[in-house]
Amino acid sequence: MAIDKHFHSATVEKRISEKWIGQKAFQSGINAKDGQPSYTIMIPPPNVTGVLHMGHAFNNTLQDILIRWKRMQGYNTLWQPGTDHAGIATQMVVERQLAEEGKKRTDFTRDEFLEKIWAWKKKSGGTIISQLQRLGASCDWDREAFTMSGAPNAPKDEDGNFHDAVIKVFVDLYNKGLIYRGKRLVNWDPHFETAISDLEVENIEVAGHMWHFKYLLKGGETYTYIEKDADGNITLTEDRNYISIATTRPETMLGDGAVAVHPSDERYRSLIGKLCEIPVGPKNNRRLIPIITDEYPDPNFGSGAVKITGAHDFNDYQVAKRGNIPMYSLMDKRGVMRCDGLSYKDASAKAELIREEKITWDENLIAAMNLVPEEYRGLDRFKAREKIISEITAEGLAVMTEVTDTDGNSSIQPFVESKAIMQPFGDRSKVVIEPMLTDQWFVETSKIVQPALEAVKNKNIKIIPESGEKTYYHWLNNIEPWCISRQLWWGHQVPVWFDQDGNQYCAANEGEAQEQAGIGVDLKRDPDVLDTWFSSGLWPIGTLGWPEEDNALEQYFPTSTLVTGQDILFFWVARMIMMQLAVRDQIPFDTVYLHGLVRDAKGKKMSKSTGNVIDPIDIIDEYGADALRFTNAAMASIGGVLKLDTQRIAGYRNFGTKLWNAARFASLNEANFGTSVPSTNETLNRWIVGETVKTLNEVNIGFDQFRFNDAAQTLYSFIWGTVCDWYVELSKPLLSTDDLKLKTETQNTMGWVIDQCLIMLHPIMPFITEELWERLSSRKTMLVHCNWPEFDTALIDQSADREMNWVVNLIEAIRSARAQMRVPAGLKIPMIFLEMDDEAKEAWDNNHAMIKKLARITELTAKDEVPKGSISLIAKGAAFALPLDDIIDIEEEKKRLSKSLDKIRKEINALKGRLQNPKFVESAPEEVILETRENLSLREEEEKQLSGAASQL
RNA sequence: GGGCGGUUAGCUCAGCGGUAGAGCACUACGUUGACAUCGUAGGGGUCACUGGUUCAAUCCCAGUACCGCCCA
Repeated sequence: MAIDKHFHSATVEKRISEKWIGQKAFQSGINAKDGQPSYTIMIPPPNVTGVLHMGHAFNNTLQDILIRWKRMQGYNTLWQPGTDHAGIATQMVVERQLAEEGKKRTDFTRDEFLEKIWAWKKKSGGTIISQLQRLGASCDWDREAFTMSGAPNAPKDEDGNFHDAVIKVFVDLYNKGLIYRGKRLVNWDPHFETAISDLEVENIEVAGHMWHFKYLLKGGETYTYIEKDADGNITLTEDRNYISIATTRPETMLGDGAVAVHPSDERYRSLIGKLCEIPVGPKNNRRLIPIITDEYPDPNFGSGAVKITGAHDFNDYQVAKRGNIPMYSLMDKRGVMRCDGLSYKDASAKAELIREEKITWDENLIAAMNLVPEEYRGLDRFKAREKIISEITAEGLAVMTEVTDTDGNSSIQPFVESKAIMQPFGDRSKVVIEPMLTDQWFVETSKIVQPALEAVKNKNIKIIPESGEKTYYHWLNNIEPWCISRQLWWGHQVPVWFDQDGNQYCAANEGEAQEQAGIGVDLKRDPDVLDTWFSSGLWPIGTLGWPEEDNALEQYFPTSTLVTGQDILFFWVARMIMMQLAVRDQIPFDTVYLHGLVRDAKGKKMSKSTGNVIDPIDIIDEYGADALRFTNAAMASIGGVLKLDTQRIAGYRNFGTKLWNAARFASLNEANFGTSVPSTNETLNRWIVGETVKTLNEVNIGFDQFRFNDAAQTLYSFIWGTVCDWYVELSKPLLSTDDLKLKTETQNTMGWVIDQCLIMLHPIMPFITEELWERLSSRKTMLVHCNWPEFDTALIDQSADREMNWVVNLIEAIRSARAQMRVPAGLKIPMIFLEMDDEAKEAWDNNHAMIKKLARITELTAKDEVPKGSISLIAKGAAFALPLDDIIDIEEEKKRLSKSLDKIRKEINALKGRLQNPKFVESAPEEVILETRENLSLREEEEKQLSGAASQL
């Protein structure tokens, strides 16, 4: 079949992809051989609203390489695809659509809104799946899963029952006391009005300010404030009636419960246990708060005294918990200062009683209290900040400092430091996240963490690279309760019902809850939904039909390899391990391969604002999916940094073309494809068979150890360097010989070698290899189902190796000498030999046709001495010369020889030095010494030949 | 501040106790019947620095400097 000069990725990839998918070539269990175990990969489910980015392309390339490799090896494979329902992201997409029509979510009932989301999903939710197919991902597409499947309001034609798994796990964990409801500080998104996970928070450094305010001591009390330098010398002494507090968030002052200082801080020792006044609010009703000690304040930071606002800061929350300090919430769900509850006057009076322990309190009583003064109520948090700053300053309670302006005039101004602060932003909403005390559902992770730790410790689960294990232990050893509730409409609704007294009834459905509560009891379901990660945490079992114990679960669980980004080790990987162990007492997978972020060529994160985003689909359009995939594999060293350079992609596109043309050459020369290992007599053919076997071994090791870069590199240098540069070139004389037997043997070998290239390269470059597979010969199966070869290492022929090395070295030596002597490239010249031992003679006799062709030599004749004006060449066991009387430049030749001699003599000296060191001979292993001696004698022989040649010039 | 990692050719990166590697880029030559998305030849390195262990260190250990990432 005629083959074009170039491979046209766009048309071919489309056709091949349709063929694979149309014939269900990726179906689980396909090509499985009797007695071979299962091999399962669970795709990290991309967000249903997502589009393919480079991270996906990289991540899925690796998974595809593994699954294709195992499938060809006859494992019973499953690569499970699907998407997650991405609570906030999806709700946001649909809300945005509504906004275009001038509507909002709350214009609809919850059910109506959910219907709109499902409709959106049906229409637009499949983008990323079709993009994965363009990449060549060989998932079992008939099994595509979705984390919201089976939900009560899902459309009838939506398959799957992920919902059952999620609800069952919630109920089970609830009944075991591992899930509870509680008031805790969580990341609150004031735009979406929901709790969000740490993962959805981006901490970004922004220009901020640190304000310094005076909290006056109760009753006008004073103390002597003394500051010392590092050596203990007093640098400042003054009488103060206040304690100085530094804050970046003045709007939270209204909720302060205490001022904390470090126990070792001498400056404030006399103040501990005393009261100070929050310097905002109506003068007559200002709250007094205690000065306490805690390890948290850093004496060297700010003034060393920290205000404690437990309801609005994560550090303060811990301090408040330790010190039993009330945590007063100041804001509503939108981040606006509260308007509810008693008047400020009454509320602050009550707070006073609480501080004086005159009334007992609990968190619900505290939560109901609104300590925002009337003039602040209803203000946005940032407006409130400005107002507080200006009022404190106006009252003279800002700490003042002397400031000198550019004209040298000094004045006294409020002490405000400009500094970079880390501020949390919602990754979707882009608004500042507010820590908020709210009622949420939590998983008591501390009680299920132990088996997850042990699974990794005793190597039931292996994490690659190993450094990931340290990170894993570190996080799990310091694990916090996991907030799993979200105040959204899109998601699995918490399966808990409340009666009028607030009693909880947790059940898989309303009927069961009603049964628990008793007939006639009025029940209301908790409106919250579960964190998307709670569902994705059940991905391995949920996609396999659990809680039904069907065949898929039996066959494919526990799964084999999880390939995912380092960044979700905690959020997803660790939680999956914990949950699968908690639910089924089984590990979800035995190996976790972690990789980093794909960056641009300079190592910068890709981001829309930087404008350095590379769209994998653009890359596929321009260079083909195979080139992108090979690049991904080549980047994938263990623990490596992933810098994507389009030059590199272009290079691997060229590599595909190279293979294409080698196959084309083979085809034009009537190579015989589709055979088993050919029987070979000719050295060249014996050699390339051995090289192929070596390559297969290395590729296997590479894939087996997740060293994708090694496998890619091995294939690149084998196909381009060994097959194209040498085997194809050296075979040319044999393919045009009259010796039919030899010609046929070479055609057989050539066809076999190209076939092996296609097979071995297929997991990395599936399209071009499948296309060639089909074009070169008519085959029993598609390449995707071709059996992965296993070869006897006896096929590696040492003597063929030696001989071909000799030939290659000689050709290179001649070419190098010709180039340096500026012999015209096209000119054919004769060669003479001075000596050749038996082995060299045999090598020459067997291969002279190839050597002559590739080195442009006309003939070889014997001479006793080097004629004047010749270039000397050496090969193992032989000395050659190229008589170039007319052309040679003696000075050039002298330079060339002395350069070689310098290098060899340097090596000889180093080797001798080592051998003359008695300690080396004493302590080095036998084989190293032998090798060194052998090396030395080889070098000495070369030196003799070269210096002989030099002296004759 | 805490944790993890990195520093090897101009660039991007492998490697790893026993002669320093690849791809790209660069230079020169070249359309030889597979391939110019190509071929041939070549130049280019105190393996960050300082100590230590060892017969032997780019590799192991300690420290220093610089650079990343994650968490506060």
